Amino acid sequence: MNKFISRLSKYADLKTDDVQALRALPVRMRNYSARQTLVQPGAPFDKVWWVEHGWATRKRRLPDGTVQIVNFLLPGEFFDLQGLVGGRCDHAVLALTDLAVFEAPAADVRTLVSDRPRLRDALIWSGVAEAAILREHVVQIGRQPALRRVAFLIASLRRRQALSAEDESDTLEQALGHDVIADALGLSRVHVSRTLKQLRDTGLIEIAAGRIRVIDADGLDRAAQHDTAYLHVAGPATSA
Amino acid sequence: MNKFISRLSKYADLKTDDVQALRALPVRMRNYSARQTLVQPGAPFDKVWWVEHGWATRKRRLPDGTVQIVNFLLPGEFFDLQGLVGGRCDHAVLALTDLAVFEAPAADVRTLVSDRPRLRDALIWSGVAEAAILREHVVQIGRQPALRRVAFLIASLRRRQALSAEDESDTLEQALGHDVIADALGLSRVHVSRTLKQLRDTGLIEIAAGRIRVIDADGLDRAAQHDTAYLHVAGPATSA
DNA sequence: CGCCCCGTTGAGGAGAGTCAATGGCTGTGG
DNA sequence: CCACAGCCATTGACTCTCCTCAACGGGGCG
Repeated sequence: MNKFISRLSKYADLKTDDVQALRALPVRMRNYSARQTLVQPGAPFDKVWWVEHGWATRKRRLPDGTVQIVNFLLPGEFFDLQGLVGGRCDHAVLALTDLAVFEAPAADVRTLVSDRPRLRDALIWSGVAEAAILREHVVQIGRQPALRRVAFLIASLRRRQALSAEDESDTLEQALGHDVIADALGLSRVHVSRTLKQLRDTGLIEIAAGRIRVIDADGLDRAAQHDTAYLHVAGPATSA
Repeated sequence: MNKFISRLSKYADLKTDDVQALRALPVRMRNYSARQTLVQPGAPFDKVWWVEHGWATRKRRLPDGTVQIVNFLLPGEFFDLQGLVGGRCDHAVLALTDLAVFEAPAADVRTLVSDRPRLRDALIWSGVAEAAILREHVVQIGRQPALRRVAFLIASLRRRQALSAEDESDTLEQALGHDVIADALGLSRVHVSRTLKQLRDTGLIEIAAGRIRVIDADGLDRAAQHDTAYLHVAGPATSA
C-alpha cells in the first residue's frame, strides 16, 4: 500500500482520514511471475489494481503477430481509471518481472471516490498523468529517430521510478530485454541493440546484468530532446 | 450543448435531472477560426471545454520544429479530465477548422461531479475513451506501415464523428490537409499524398473538395487491420 | 491576371528492417 | 564437473520503406 499512497499524495493533499480510508480498503495482494498475463484483452474491469513491486506492461498484439507495448506500469502506479467505471480491457496487461499487485473491489473504491473529493482528485490526476505519458509516447514514436526514442524511454522510466521510490537511483531497478524496448518504441530488436551500443559508447549509460544505469542524465535528456513537463511530476502543486 | 449531452449519454445512463444539471451550467460559447490556438502549452486548466462544432487537434511542437498531432477533438468530445483537477497543459490545442466550443468554470463542473455519480462516471468514461484512442494511436504509429496508418485514421475519424452525429455519413465532415494527416501519423506530406492515391486507386476512398468519403468501409478496416473495440463506443453498456 | 497554397510526381538517399551467423551466459542433465 | 541446449545480445550484409529535395500544376483569392 505504501508506494501507492505516497504516489497519490503527490497528486493531492491527502489528509490523515483519506489515508485511513485507503488503508481500510479490503485489498488483496496477488503475486505474479515474470511473463505472466494479468489481464487478457476483453476481460471485464471489475477490480481496481495498483502495483506494489515489479514492473508490468500494457500491450497489444496485432493480427500479424507483432506487438506494441503501450505503457509500463511501475510500483505505485494505478492500473486504470477504467476500473472505476467498468467496461472491458482493450489490451493485455503482462508482468514484465516478478510482480506484486494489490487489488480492491471496484465498488469500494467507487464509494471512496464519492465520499472523498481529495481521493477522487488524486485518482483522476493519476489518470491524467497516464494520458500525458501516452501523449508523449505518441510524439516520441511519431517524430523521433531511434536514438532519441531509446534515450527518452530510459530517461522517463528512471524519472517514473523515482516518483515512488525513496532513493533516487540512477539505475533502472528492473532489467529490460531488448525486445521489450523494441516493442515499446516500435523498433526492431536488432536496431535497439545498435542504438544502445551508441548510447554506451557516448558514455550516457552503462549496462550491467541487463540493468541500465544512467551515467549522464542531462546528456540523456539532451539526446532525447526530453521535456520533463509532461510527467506532471508535481501534480496540482504546479498549477498554482 | 446537445452534442455533448448526447455523447455523454452514451457513456452513462443519464437521468433527466442529470441533463437538467448540465443545462444549468453557466456555459459560455466561444468561436475560433481555423488555425487559431485555443490553448498554449503551459496554460493553466481553469476551465472545462467541449466542442460543439468543427474539429480541433492537440499537438506538440518539438525543438527542431517538427509537429506531432496527438489527437483530434470532434464535436461532442470533452477536452480533458484535467480540466477537473487543474494543472498546466503539456501541449497546444489548435482549431483545425472554424470551431465553436462551450466552456464552463471548472468549479461548477467539479460540483456537478461531486453531487452526481452518473455524471461523474460519464466524464470519467470520456477520459477513459480518450486514453483508449491514445493507446490505439501508439499501436498504429509504432507498428503499422504508412498505408495502414492512413486507412486507420480515416476509418477511426469516421467512426468518431458518427458517435455524436445523427446521420451516419460516409464522408468526413471536415477537409483534412495532407500535412495534418502527416503530422498525426508521423509521416511526411509527400508520402501521405502517395498513400492516399493508393487508397483512391484501390477504390476504398474518394476525395472531393478535400473531404474524404469512405466508399468501402469494410475494405478500409481490413487495410488498417482495424479492431473497433478500442473506441468503447457503447461504453459501459458492453461491460455487462 | 497572377500569386500562393496545396497536392502531385520523380529521383536519390538515409534510417531502420530482415536475414543470418556468431558468441556469451545460464540452467540442466549426464 | 563438464557438456550441451536455449536464450539473448551482437555484428554484418543486404533490402525496403519512407524521407528529402525539387519541379510542376491546378484552383482559389486578392
